[in-house]
Amino acid sequence: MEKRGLTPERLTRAGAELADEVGFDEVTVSALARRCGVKLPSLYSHLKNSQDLRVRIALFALEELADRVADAVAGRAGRDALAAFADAYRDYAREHPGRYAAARLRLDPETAAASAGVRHAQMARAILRGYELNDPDATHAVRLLGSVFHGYVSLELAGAFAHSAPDEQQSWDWIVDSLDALLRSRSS
Amino acid sequence: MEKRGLTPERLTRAGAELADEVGFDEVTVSALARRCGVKLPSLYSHLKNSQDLRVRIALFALEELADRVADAVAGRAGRDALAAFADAYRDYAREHPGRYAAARLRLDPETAAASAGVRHAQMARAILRGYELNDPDATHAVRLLGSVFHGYVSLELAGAFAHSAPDEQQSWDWIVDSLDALLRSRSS
DNA sequence: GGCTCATGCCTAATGGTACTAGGAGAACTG
DNA sequence: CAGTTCTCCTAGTACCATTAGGCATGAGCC
Repeated sequence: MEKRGLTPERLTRAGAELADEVGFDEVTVSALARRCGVKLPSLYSHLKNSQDLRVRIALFALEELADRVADAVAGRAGRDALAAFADAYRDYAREHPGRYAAARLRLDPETAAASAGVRHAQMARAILRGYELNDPDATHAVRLLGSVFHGYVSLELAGAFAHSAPDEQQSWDWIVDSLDALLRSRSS
Repeated sequence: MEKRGLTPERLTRAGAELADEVGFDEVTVSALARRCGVKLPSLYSHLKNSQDLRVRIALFALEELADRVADAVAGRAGRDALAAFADAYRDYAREHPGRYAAARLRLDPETAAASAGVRHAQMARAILRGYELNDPDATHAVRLLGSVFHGYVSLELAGAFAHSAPDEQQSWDWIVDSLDALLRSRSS
């Protein structure tokens, strides 16, 4: 009965890896206990319940993704920044599909407000600063970008674009180009 | 032990209603049995298993949604058709969130090929006919529309845009306008 | 070093969901 | 009307989530 070094942080990380391997929906307290070589109820010393685990993984993924996006857009502006922003999301989703799905978990308002989710919104606004939109338009544009990127990535992950020409990468580039043109045309 | 008139079709419909009430993820064989006033194992005469139920609801929702969209765009073209198409999706998702979530269930390729999903793609292409895009661009545009509409609707349902100005309807209108302008500018 | 004590992990038990096996009665079919 | 089929049932298995309660290990105190 030696003690493993289980902590909420390690469990969260292990849960994130598990999510990438088997899908976020299959992340279960049981499976995580098995992966950690521990009996199921042992985890309840570190986690409140199953939902708590899911939320922790979601917050972890939001944080990690925000870091990546911030890194990608640093020092860029305009079309360059837009493309880097978009690619950071898409690459993360392709590299870590389970974590990406986790990041889309619906959080209750106060948890969301304290999460890295706000950094995502701030970064989207920062990208748009280069396009000099006036006030209501900037918010509309944030929502448009969020919709397109999230929508494309989730459809792509679901396989909706697979097995049909043209290549998914070409469509992605075309879409990013189009959004850039769109935003420039809306510039005040 | 009188026989109820349970059929796969009625169970599918009841499942769709249940999905709208409690969310697609909470649609369970148990809950459906309770709702139908029948013991759980009885449903296994009509359904293969839990996944079969989910797929049936998904196919039902795809069909119903395709009918609505077809109805909405009939006799329209250009910006009108685009707006009708977009609104049909959004209205369906708001009216039937559980069914909309069901329609997004990942289907295996042969099931998807036999589903109303193909009608959705055809209708999107039909809308774009009014913009006279050349061949690869038309596919990119189909993917863009799918991404934006799906992305916006799912973020809106998740509450991502709630409780912050401006109004969700205004952003939606702005986005549809923007897409119309974008497609016209890409016209060959 | 020995005592205490919190803690980390355990076993045991409950309840919910998915699913299978097998039975009994109602309804259809000849 | 007899046989068959079909629908629904009870009973039982297995897995997941969660709680209760126990024991031992390792940390802190003297």
